[in-house]
Amino acid sequence: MDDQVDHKNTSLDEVIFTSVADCLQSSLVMDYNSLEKAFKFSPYNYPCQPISPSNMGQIVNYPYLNLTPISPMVSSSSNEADPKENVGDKSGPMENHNDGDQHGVGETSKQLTKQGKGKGEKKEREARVAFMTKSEVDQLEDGYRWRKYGQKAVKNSPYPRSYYRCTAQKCNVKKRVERSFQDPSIVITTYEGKHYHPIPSTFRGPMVGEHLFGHHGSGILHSFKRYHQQFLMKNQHPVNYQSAGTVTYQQSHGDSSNHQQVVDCGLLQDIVPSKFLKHES
DNA sequence: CGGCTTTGACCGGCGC
DNA sequence: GCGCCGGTCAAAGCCG
Repeated sequence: MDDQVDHKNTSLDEVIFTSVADCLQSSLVMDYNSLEKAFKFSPYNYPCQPISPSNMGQIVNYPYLNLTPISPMVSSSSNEADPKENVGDKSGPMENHNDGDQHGVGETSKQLTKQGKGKGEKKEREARVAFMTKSEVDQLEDGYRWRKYGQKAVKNSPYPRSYYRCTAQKCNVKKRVERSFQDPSIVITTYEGKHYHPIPSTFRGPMVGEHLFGHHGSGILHSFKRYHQQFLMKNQHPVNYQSAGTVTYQQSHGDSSNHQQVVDCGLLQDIVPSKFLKHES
């Protein structure tokens, strides 16, 4: 576990890109070079369809997560795969940001969806980032507060998938949590969207970092939080969400046995190319 | 009482 | 058109 954070060292400039967590903090649109530099891998090396620089898209910021990448994945979501779909006619990438929680006052998502659909628009989907985490608990603490709004049974899996939304006002970030049926010790968390607000001040442990990285926890996490909040102050500008991809990371904490072993037919099925999954069976 | 979870219903997308 | 499936809603219930 400790080795994970070892990339974060050296200069301040590098802090931004010395770990996945740092990258996640960044609201910059990542490109291949950044990612490769940050994660010390080339997306092209993976036996799956690489994410293009244009669809790498926006990554959410989770300063408490400390992760190593498995592979960047292209989401199978149709609308995010087609940049044309996202351009234009809606109020733009910051629509959610401006609208309040997720919709304007007096409008339900259903209503909005219907409006959009009436004009042949597709609902935009935000950038997604999936994490695989070895944990006994489903709800990993990432510094934000989440409200559960749904749960669905996952096909071919005894474990349900839970849907959470960030409880902060004007925050449209969602996450899905499910457990891998092949390895129940693995929790797969998929984040969608980006927080435009500070981490809740009421935040309290145990945090995912502490849970997973033991003694490494507090100091790093504290600095993460500080950095994160400073970052947020500086980055209130609109961010382009168009053509987002999904990136998958795995939390690693000294247990290399589960490295790249986790395959899930629920959530991951949605984002992991079948070719990539096959070599496991 | 407010915030949260649970859970069945509903909706839209998609494949056939 | 139909059925399946993923995602979301919202009422009811729970809990501190």
